[in-house]
Amino acid sequence: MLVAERAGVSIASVSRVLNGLPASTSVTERVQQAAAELGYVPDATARSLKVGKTEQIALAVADVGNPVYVAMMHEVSRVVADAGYRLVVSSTGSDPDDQITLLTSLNRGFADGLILSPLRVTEALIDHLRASRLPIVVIGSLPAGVDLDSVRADSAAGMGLAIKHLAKQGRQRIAFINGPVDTVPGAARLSGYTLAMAKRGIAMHGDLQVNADDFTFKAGLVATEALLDQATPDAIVCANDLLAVAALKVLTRRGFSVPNDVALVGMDDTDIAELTTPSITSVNLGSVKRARTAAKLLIRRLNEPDAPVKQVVIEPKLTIRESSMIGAAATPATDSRSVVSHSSGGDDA
Amino acid sequence: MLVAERAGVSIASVSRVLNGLPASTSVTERVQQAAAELGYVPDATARSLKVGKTEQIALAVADVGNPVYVAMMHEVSRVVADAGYRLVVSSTGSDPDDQITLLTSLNRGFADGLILSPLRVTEALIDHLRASRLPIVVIGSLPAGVDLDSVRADSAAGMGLAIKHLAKQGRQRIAFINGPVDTVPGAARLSGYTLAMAKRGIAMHGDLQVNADDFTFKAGLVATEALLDQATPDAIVCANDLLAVAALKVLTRRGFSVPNDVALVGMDDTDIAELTTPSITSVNLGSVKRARTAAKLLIRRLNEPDAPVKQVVIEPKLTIRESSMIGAAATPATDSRSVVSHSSGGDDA
DNA sequence: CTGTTAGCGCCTTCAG
DNA sequence: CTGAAGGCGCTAACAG
Repeated sequence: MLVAERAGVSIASVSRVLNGLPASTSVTERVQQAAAELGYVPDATARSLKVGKTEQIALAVADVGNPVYVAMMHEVSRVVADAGYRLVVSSTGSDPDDQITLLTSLNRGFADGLILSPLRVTEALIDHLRASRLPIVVIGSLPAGVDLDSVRADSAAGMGLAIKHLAKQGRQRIAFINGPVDTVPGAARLSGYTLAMAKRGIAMHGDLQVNADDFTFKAGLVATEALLDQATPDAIVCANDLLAVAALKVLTRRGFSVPNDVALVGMDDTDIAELTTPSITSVNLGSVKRARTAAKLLIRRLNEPDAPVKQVVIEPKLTIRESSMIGAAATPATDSRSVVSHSSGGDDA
Repeated sequence: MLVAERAGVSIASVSRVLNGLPASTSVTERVQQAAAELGYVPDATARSLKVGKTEQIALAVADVGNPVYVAMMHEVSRVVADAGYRLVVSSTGSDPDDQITLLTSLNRGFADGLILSPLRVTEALIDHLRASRLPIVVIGSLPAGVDLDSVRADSAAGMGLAIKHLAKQGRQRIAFINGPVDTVPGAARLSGYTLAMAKRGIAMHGDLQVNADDFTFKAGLVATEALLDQATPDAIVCANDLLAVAALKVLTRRGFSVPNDVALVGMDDTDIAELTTPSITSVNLGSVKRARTAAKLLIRRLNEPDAPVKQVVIEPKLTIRESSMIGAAATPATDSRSVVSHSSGGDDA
């Protein structure tokens, strides 16, 4: 190797110096100078082959267009970078088969581990997750009995917070705009809604529930139109913030005052919830915290492969904004924002 | 190797079959079966070392929180995936030093090429870009004389479209909310504004110009407050959509009607421009197209390293929405959206 | 403390 | 068409 020659030392010494292993001062100096002069940096690929680590972590999320995934990606990126890893993003669609393809290609060893947030979970996907020889952390709910590291939100509890908040205002016709019910979050949020409404003894009507085709703004517009054509709610809970923004748009267009005529609550508590006028109350499902936790779990497992499996549940909070504050439209405060936590569940009568 | 034994063939034949090179039917069959049974997939790292390609492309953007970069990332991801590459995202800050660090680590060969969209360009950065032995495509303006593949928007022309649109409505006090002027886009948009205003003979006042601390919603709120404290514009152009959304929020809060009292135009034409009420007119700087073009340029160079340097300029368009349509607030149409192209520059008197 | 050596797993000439 | 062998650039043992 050129650097070795130039410094007049062996090739191994170069490796040692560049990896910070003990070496004499003179050798260290000469090697560093030679390396600097030649602009030499050790080859990552060869190193990976030898050491058996790529220093890369893969992240697979379903919908890059959804701000909640962007926030998650951002956080994961930060944490893995701090731990010396690069982030490889694999934008799979919502199709489990895409993720299976990714999993097999993962076994080619281009990354040391994977963080996966699947929208739909099939048997086949679970099988492949189990079969993978690389560490995997799942963001989202897993069927009982699957012992993989995972982090999930308690969206049922989150729906509970939203319904409670609205019920306290005396809202009686609380509608629900969900995404596709055959997705993990869609199913969870539906059951959370049903549960919370029943618990508070609020009547449920089929007319008050619609499902958007997916968790996007566009689908939200269509769903909201459908809802308002068939019912007149005094409150709407949406399965995520994009749907809520869409609902706000349609409500405004139809001349409803938010929150006076209709209160509105979203989910995920992403940035866009505070961009709108009125700003939108949203259930914070701890997306950033989930992302951070998942990344840390994965790094932990990379360091200690035999650590016990950990399944973390993040508690939701409610971030109250103008869209559900009575009278807020009249006198919108500059920084009106208050938080209600779920953990103190005592006042739940 | 296990697969070779199991199939009763040589290790080389396995390689051949798995790479689709000619082999007899029987060998092919046996190898494929053995590989399937063992769940064998060739190791990417070893392959990379041998072949000298990682099949990875790195993307470095300044601000992952900005929807325009998300859109770009999305598009780049799609294009490189189609070409068989993985995407490594390196979220550098706006600091050029971060990017230099990235560039040197790029030379370690963890990726085959880089797409870089720098917010600030220093001499040092340029030097490192030139010195890199790996192909690089820059999204954004480059100083004259730097012959690297690049794709940039014509934001000066874009500002021209915005000003022209507003001037036609008789707006005379057209304010400008910019981001930091020491950034590439900040500088470009400022000169575009100055030029366009001068060209149309519209008076400019220092009071009508403010610079946000960065290109974020939060900074936009502060900047808009400052602007409205010192002036009463009848139109506002913002250097990007996040700033425009912030401006809309403050305008609404202060009781201004948009677009009747104040017309509003953003830049980048990202998704959020149509989420708001009223939706926001925005200069489309072709972010998606820029991203796609950049990715294709990089892939072209990977295939033909000696191809001539290409510097592409994407022409802007104006996407007109409610925030600048007179009377729109009264009767907002469901899908009111029209596009004005820049290319036909004849009616510019 | 330093130099020599043996692979990491794969692809790719080169013979056969 | 197939098998054998070398080496991509690096690191980790082992001598010296």
